[in-house]
Amino acid sequence: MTAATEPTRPRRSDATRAAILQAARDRFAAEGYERATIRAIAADARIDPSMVMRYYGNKEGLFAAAAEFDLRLPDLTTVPPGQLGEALIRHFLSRWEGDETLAALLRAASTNPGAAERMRAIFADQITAAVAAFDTDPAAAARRAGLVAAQTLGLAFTRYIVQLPPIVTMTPEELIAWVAPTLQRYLSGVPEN
Amino acid sequence: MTAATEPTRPRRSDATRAAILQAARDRFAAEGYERATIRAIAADARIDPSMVMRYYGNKEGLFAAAAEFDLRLPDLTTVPPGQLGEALIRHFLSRWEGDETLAALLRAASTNPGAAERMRAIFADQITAAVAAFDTDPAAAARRAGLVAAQTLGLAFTRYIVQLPPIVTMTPEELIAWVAPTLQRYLSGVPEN
DNA sequence: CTGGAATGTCAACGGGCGTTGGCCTACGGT
DNA sequence: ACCGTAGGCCAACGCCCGTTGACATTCCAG
Repeated sequence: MTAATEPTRPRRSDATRAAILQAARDRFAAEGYERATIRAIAADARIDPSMVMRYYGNKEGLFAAAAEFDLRLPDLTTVPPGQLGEALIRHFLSRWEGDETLAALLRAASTNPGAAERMRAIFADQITAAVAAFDTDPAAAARRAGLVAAQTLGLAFTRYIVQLPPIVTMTPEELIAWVAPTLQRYLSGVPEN
Repeated sequence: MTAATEPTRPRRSDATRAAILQAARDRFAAEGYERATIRAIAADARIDPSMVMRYYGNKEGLFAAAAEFDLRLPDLTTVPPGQLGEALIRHFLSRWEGDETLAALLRAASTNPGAAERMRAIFADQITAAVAAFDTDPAAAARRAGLVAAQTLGLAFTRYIVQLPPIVTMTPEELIAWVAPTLQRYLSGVPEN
């Protein structure tokens, strides 16, 4: 190895890398994994398809880079216990509107095993960890996290992918009003009332 | 035209047609629209790919035939109002387990506009019609139907497509116990309560 | 100023896809 | 027994895909 280079000296190609990643997210979100072609992504980014290969190895590598996603869940222990549901759904909605990474992940997870695995990891790990803060039974916490994921992903699926008219039409505040109590019960309630 | 033939005289090719349809449903459900190839479907059905074209015109026509789906919702007016949620989720679960058509539709709806349109039609029309039986405000009924679809499709998506471990592990009865109250509130409750 | 590394272009490959049209086979009405 | 026709196969077409390797250009350290 050479002597330690400056850790973050900007490379000239960083702009290209970023352009590719942005175009990839757009295409993956709009068309899903298999319909989004390397050639179209490269054209959007105004470079040659071979550059995509140089920087990301292959299509799977590109998707892995483009679908990097963090729910950025807040620390639920600082939220009043009665407002957990509202805090969660509010956070999810604001996290999605304006970041198409989740749409890309959702579309791709339907057909691409790697994307499905990524989705499992994100929702199982991150939500379960957040829930585990106040339900100390691991199995119960996982179940609660799964139910939250089911309601949450269902909302995202119908609003952003299928675009079911009544769900698309509803304002964030309306959605919050309806869904918050559901999440609240999944987080802290007991089954069958 | 010739004189009216017997309306339902079985053609010799009916078995082939059915085999193609079954193979198509399997492949579409397992791999989604674009990964499921006509060639693979034909191989599963042990016939030549050109037969698929002869009988279904093209790939879209085949999918349209394979994704024919009816929720077969029961008449909700005969259900005690307090058990609407449980009746619905129970019906959905039994309708899905063992019929992969919905999985095919779900997977395909993520990437195929026609499949998404079909999904919208099924859930908007059929559920809305069922809900309209006891909420006479059309806009409110559509909203309730949308929320039911969101929760329901989210459950299907996490259980059959993404296969989120805690959701896959739960028994139908456990799922019913958790989800029934949610649907009950979406059907007959008021927001933020 | 110079030479090597970084950045980017170009043309082509092998392969799989949906789809087509021609040809063979065997059933079944007359 | 005949033969029209429905059912089925085969080979090929044109297209687009992911991916590759050779070549051109730009940058920057020495």
